[in-house]
Amino acid sequence: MTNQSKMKVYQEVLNQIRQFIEEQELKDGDRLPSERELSEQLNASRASIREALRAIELLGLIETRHGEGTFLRTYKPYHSVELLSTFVLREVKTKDELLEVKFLLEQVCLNQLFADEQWDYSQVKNLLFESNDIHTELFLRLFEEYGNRLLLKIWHLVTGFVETVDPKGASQVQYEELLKLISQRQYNQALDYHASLYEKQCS
Amino acid sequence: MTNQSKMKVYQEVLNQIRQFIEEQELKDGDRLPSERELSEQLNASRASIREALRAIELLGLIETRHGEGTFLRTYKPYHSVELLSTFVLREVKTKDELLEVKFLLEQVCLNQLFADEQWDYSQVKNLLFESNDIHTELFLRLFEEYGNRLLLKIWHLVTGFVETVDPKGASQVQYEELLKLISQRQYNQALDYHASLYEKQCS
DNA sequence: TTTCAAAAATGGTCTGACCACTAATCGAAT
DNA sequence: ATTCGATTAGTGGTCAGACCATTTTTGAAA
Repeated sequence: MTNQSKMKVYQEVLNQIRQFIEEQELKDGDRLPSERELSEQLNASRASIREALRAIELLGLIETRHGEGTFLRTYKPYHSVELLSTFVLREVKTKDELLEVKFLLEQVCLNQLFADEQWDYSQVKNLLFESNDIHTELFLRLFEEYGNRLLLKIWHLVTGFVETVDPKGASQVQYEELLKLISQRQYNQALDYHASLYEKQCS
Repeated sequence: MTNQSKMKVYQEVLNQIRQFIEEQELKDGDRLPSERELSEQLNASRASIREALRAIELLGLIETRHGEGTFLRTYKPYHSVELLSTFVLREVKTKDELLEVKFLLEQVCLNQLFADEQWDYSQVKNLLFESNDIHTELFLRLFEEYGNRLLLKIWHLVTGFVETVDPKGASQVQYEELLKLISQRQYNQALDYHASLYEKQCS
């Protein structure tokens, strides 16, 4: 109705829901209107409402609890990994782009942190290294350190998709090395080392 | 039925569809069974089938054509990136963060182009400067030049949001200056100049 | 053989019903 | 008045069937 009438109802519903969330300033954990309410307010059948909700549920943006309702949820890209990977693995074309963007974002993060003279690396130093995915854990910390939440979310998003395509684990030793370079303020070496972790992907 | 009976039907359907694709070795462009066929074969209602299909359609894994059918499709993460961003940005829409990310992405683009010795800046030189938004036009061209479509998409999205928050127009002269620096391969000056365009935003 | 209208197949959408689960309500026993 | 329990209302989960819009196939007429 609003834009192209060619757009499917469930896509319109998605936009309306997004708009609703913005207007009401809903946050993680808040409850959305019930499917029946949405159906009435958005002038669409409950089936269409559900198609939209199921879609963003699969993306991990909402959480539905039987008998309770539908709730906003902190975005967790790991949600539908198994499913996605089997679909996606046969197409490697975009894998390189994903990896490259992830790499570039991380380089940006490192560069910005290094450029800050007053940056206290000691907090990062105390990072626990007992996680399964050290790389993600470390850069999650570094992005938080930098403080730009949008940049962090974008990186997190891309990382989620990368894991879908490229489920590799990095060795712990490598990141202890990276962390050592950072703590010694050998920034150029740190950047190069970080880059080297990505270079062997080209096979 | 198969695993946890707690799992929703549409998720079971997703697994079955994935399995079907593997068994039949379907490739991009191949057609899936019709919704009614799937409904019969998988012993689920057409509504549940559709919920599953809509979900993976939003993920960009399939494409539906009215009257024709449902087809496998080359996976492109950009689809969901677009939708996700609008959700992800809901809490983050601080003007400063938006501007900073936009700036950083552009710096990345410039850096990567400059690092490429064989880059031919002459094509960019021929850019028409009759658009209303010179900045967007120029960097759209530069990002395309670099070739990473995902990076371009992310930048484009961020730029779109920035414009809704900060509807400024840049003067034409400034970008002729920037372009001049690029064409003269004075890359460091170009980066600094680009940065200076953002610095006066801190009011 | 070619052409084109009818029929079949397919996705898009809606309605209404029923079940399962949860939380709120209300009344009875304490 | 308080507590506890069953009832009830609200919500998501699922299904069956209908109708429309678009595309493809079919088959008869030229």
